Amino acid sequence: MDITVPLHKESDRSQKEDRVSLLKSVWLLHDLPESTTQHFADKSVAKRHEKGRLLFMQGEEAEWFYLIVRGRVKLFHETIEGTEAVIDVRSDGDIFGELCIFDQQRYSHSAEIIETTEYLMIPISLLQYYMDKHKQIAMNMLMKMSRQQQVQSREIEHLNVQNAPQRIGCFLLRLCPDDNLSAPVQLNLPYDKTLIAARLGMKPETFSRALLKLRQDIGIEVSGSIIHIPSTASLTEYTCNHCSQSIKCKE
Amino acid sequence: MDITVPLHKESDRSQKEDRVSLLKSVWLLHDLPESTTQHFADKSVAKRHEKGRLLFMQGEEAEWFYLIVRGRVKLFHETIEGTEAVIDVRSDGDIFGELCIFDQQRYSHSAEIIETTEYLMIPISLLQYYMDKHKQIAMNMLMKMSRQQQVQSREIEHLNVQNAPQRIGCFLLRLCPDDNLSAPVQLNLPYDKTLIAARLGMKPETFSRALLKLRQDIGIEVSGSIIHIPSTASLTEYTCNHCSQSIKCKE
DNA sequence: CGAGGGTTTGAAGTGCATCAAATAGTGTGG
DNA sequence: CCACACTATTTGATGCACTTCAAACCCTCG
Repeated sequence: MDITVPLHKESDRSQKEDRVSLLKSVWLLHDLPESTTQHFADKSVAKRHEKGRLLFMQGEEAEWFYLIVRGRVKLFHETIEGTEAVIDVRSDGDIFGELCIFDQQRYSHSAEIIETTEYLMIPISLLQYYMDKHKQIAMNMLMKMSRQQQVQSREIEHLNVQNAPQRIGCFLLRLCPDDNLSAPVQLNLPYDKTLIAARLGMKPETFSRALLKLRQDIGIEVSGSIIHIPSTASLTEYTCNHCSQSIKCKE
Repeated sequence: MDITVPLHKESDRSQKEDRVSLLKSVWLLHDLPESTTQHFADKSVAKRHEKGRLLFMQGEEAEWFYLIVRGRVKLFHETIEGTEAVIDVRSDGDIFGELCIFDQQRYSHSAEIIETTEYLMIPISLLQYYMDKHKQIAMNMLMKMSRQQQVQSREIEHLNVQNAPQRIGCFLLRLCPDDNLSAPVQLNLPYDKTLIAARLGMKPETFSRALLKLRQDIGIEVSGSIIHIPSTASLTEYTCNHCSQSIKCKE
């Protein structure tokens, strides 16, 4: 199943061009010279794998970091007894594994593909090389990490002050498009309910029951992975009132 | 009560020298030229305040960041309804408020003194000026923030997988000196039990009862703020077994 | 069609929060 | 140095939220 995407002669150039433009759009490489992005594209390796593939494990020595072209990857910790804590789920255009450069070149978490995913593997060494060279990379990382820190501290707060239905409500609101605050919204859960539950720090059973409560309390409709929210305003009121992020929990 | 520490002529020079050496020891200014540290010392303002003093509030426009010379400061969010979530408690040698430079120059949390504290106020503008000039500052921040990120994600995990007595146990273990893993340890709680409870995401009552449970289960002894741990090894086993941080939760 | 994973439902238990009240501890002014 | 006021901490009783264990259901896919 290990498919290194083949570069046929005819498509070689265009594929490489795609890769460059994709890399240019990633926050990490924002505002870098064309030649640098080009270099990243040249040294990166494209792959594709199915659900279940483990990309790396916590503690493992790190040689690559990853960019998702299309698909989804779960980042998680696991305890000795097998319970796992889901840190985040990443998707198209996201990178992960890059933080190991600050942690003795070891991954601080594990990463597993949860749906068929095309991705690029990029050498850590290249990142280190250019981090010395262009201050911009360090700046990009700082911006991202400080935002990330806000998000994490919001998550800690939510675990403390919100109950299960509220956490789900907040999760749904973050999936909604920002425009049109009062209109009804129809949306698709991006992945397994079980996984969402884990991501929100609750059991699948609790998730199911909490969703039921949201149906009763504010009239959302659920059919499989499709959710219909009659009024985001009332959901916001239900969910966000106990939260210190006075405005919105949007990232 | 607003005491700007006076610089008498005789002590002026030596106070300023102290300030420079203190600033040099702070992670943010590590490995910077003497002249830069000197500049920070010159532009900073020393103050001292009692418990209860609010240094700044979430959302406020930020002009300074802070270095604690001696004392303790609580960083927290608060919701509309008045409940507060304690993000961290900082003490001697720690800085805080510096992250606002990545957040439109606004503080993302509030800060309140919880015991008489001497501190320096340092202009944000100076930090910005030197951040452009010395890449080292950005690097120092990156190192710190990546470690911080680990700590936060550990906290999220703990809220999910540990119960109250275990969270307290972990907190106590992080207070223990690293050496001499099997010897009994005597230690002092660094601040209010109520505040520790808030920091660990539980109510004071729960904290009290959880401490009682630790007394029964592993024989720690509690007398006021003094804790005696007969065996850190057994506390570690009690506390850390469900946790993914295979080694220790030390920062 | 049957297997297997994801999801829901039910019944029972556990842990923490809440409310209320007692107790210990600390700092104050007399 | 003592009595008072105020805060921190403990204790008890009760309720709710989430988990756990068990079983049914549902859906997809070979």
